[in-house]
Amino acid sequence: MTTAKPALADPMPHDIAPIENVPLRVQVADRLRSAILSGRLRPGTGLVETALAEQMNVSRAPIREAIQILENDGLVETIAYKGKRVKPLTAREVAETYSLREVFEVMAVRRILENGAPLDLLREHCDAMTAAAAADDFEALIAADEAFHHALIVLADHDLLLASWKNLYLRIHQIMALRNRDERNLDEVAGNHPPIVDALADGDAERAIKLISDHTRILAAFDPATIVEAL
Amino acid sequence: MTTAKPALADPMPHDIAPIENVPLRVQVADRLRSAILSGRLRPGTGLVETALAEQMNVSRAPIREAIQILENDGLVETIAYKGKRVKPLTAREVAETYSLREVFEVMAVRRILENGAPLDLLREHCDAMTAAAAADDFEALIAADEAFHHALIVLADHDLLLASWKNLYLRIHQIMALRNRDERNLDEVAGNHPPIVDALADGDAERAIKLISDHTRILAAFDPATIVEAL
DNA sequence: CACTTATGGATTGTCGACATTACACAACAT
DNA sequence: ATGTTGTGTAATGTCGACAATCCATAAGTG
Repeated sequence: MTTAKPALADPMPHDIAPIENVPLRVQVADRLRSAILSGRLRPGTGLVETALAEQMNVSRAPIREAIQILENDGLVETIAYKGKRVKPLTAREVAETYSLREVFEVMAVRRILENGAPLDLLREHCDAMTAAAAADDFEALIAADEAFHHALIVLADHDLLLASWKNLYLRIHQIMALRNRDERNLDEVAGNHPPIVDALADGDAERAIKLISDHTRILAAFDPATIVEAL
Repeated sequence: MTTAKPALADPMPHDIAPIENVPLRVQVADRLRSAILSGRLRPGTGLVETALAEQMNVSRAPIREAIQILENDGLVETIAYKGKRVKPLTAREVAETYSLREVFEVMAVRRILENGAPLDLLREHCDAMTAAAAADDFEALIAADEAFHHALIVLADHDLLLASWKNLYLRIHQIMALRNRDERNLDEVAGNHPPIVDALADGDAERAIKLISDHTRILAAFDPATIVEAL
């Protein structure tokens, strides 16, 4: 199922990973995206093709295409003949991002209840979150949190929804990176999720939807000053 | 407000329209998009850069960028070193497109009711639809229909939602173009919309949402064989 | 005959150079 | 001084050529 040659089984040492032929544009896009999402490239920062091309030691073509990829991700905006820059984040955009995410996740909850998807994965991610909270590991907590919500969307079994959610979550990454590390109670965050799974297990649509909505809104409201930028 | 030189008023003959500087990539993308959405370029059709470049008498660079734009629109898919083609439409994708549209429009209805947006525009579009139905003008009807739903989203006052909806509606255009011109009752289509406005005017969220949901689902279900393609 | 190994064509990927545009600032005239 | 006109610079926009890759088909080999 995984390989096309089942006859040979797996005698190949997995040392040598399959040679990935990664186009330069993708490498460049990945690097830039990572820099933006981690907050190293702050909103408003100008992206100059020639400069980036020289820094990364490639021609301008891959840089251009990479930037266009990021534009599709909604992380970069272009002004013709003027320049490209990391898209500024307005308070409105942040609010809209979270409100749309809420709608996506509510949709996922509805579909999960209709299709009767298994909830084991969600439970596992909940456990990971409580463990991370107990260990006071912030990074692990938000990783598990994302895994939980990602799993929620995947269980909805809706490719378009998943793609849209992923795209939206990019911006959430960025927002989280730009916020001063919230001093939130880790246990509280972790504790928010199990009730959602319980509601799903009970088939209680209303409760599940309300819990998801509240959860998302709390995150959205928690934004302190919301970074706005000028050129 | 419109011009930067209010002192001169408008003594300028509007013969000379503002010179628009349209990059080639945009012109190419617009043409290709139009061809895809109108069904002239059917799903599965291969897009070869060199051929297009020669046909349109431009270099490959704008063609590449145009195709990438269409890729972001979700109309084209690329297989590295192999080729690019108009994205095939599966039955599942069609269903997902409409179900996501339903969620978007329901969200818009909710927001409109919360914000108390004016409904005049919607009424106007309803009138246009009934007029088109009376004149048995199919083109005008679907144009007014789109205008209605577009206005619905705009009234929700949510830029991200609007952008997402527009992107989604591209595919709906394509789907409609590929369907054998539905011999639907025009009056029925036109008649579906005024009740939605009425429900909004009454502030009846439940009724408005149900009407919108039903309306969208009818359209989705109406798909006959749904075009699937191979390379 | 089965299987591996060249080889060729088609397509995308990358590059460096040149063209076009917009903006800022200086030079000039009124 | 004020407004207009030139000019330069920095950035994107476009181009044509070359490189890398994949796939199919043929050639070779036991």
